Amino acid sequence: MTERAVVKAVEVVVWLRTLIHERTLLTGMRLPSERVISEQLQTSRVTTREALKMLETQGLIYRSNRRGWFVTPPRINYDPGRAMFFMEYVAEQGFKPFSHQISKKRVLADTALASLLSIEEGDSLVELKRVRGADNRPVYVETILLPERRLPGIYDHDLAHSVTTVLKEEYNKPCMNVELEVISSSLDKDAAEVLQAPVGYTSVEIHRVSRDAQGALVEYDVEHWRHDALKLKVEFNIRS
Amino acid sequence: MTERAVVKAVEVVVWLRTLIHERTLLTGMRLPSERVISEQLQTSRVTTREALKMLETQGLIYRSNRRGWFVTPPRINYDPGRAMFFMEYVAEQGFKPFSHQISKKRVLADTALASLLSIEEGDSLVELKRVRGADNRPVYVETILLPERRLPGIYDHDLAHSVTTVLKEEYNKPCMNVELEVISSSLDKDAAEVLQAPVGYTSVEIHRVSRDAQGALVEYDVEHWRHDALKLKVEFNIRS
DNA sequence: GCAACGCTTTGGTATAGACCAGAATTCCTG
DNA sequence: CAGGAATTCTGGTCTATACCAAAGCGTTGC
Repeated sequence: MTERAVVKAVEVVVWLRTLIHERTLLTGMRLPSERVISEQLQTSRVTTREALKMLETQGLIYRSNRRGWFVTPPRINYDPGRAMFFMEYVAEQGFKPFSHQISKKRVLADTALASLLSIEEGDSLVELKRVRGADNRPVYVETILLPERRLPGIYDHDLAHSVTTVLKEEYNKPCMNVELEVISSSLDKDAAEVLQAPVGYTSVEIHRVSRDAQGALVEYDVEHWRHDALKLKVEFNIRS
Repeated sequence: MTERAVVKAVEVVVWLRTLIHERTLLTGMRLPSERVISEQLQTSRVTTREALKMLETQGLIYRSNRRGWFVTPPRINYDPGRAMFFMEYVAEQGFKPFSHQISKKRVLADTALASLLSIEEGDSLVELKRVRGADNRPVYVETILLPERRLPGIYDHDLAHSVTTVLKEEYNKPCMNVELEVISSSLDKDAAEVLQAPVGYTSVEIHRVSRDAQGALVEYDVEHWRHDALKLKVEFNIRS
């Protein structure tokens, strides 16, 4: 045995994981407090916290600021290729979805944004921010940018519910083509606050560029998801 | 000011991030040791480590077992929709790619696997494991399953380089349709070892089901990526 | 020239203790 | 009994210290 017989933090991980798997701890339930776990398994609080953070990375548990650690609910299946709305597909999966608009304003495209979206520098964009979640738990924040020149009067439409619907029905511009970019990242202060997560919390960042049938950009969207709340599904045909 | 003026760990984060952004620390370079940083910023090693872990979550730095912390190289763009091979598209991005086969064997489909892949229980599958990376840094491990019944003699082909090519040229079964499932997760012991990362390291898990033009499954693939090495890109048309 | 050994440095793991901020609860008072 | 105040409980941050295992390096001896 060159290795230490056990790593204490892993011992704690295994203990808690067992409790969850054998359903002694159910989805949404609070775990025993850090101090109680430490005492129970004869370890220090630092070690216990390390174990909890491992389980958090695995997505098995999450914390709510100064309230405790909880068993993570199932992930939301998200398929950006389906022409459906958040409220619909989340409800379809048995959750109670919600969606709140945080802000709506005009911004001007700077150089970087202009080239990214292939529009003119200085063009006006409608910026929409919102949070969405399920069962009272916020799961992602998103910022949507809409080029006003291509979508005249878009600012005055009700965009709180479904931007896609407005684009399709009011502008006759259904989004036909989507470019996704997905990376694993971490929440900055603002996003963390909205998602009630700690700063630096692991996140999945999704950038989405949507184009109409003519190939013109009609929507640019950046989403920051809690990493443990998302199962991304995509289906497509190979371009050869 | 109800809040503490500064969080020490964040102070360390900012200090290091600045060094990286102003290119005092370049891609691939080793950071000062934890003890040196602690002394320099008048903080404890525990706090310094917390800061380092935050930067790791952000994907800015990574550690190599007991050797130190290093500045993360750029992410690899991975587009599963392009009919290209790892070696090609990685080289195209200016990296030196490598690919090593870990194992190749036959396995029998259990109930779960059979229903997942829509094949018969007990059917024989060829299981291929390999690691791939760039510039001497392993970035993902994958396990490929190939149904032998649909691909007679597949076991005896050279699969070390490109499974896609073999499927296309030897079996006349180019993969036409792909179903992706992406979640953020963490590395188990085996994967961590191969990727030279700590157990529990944040990872991106990609499941890929590929079908031929007739809709028959020809390849099932599970990939575990270092979270900081991947930028996933997908392009597709909306199914309405 | 190089292999073997041993010291130094690095991160990895763990402990004990302290204080803070905010959430939840209890208790007390009008 | 309602509303506000005090208390308790929870995680959040930080310090100081200790020992271990492996990587890296330098020295020594052939």
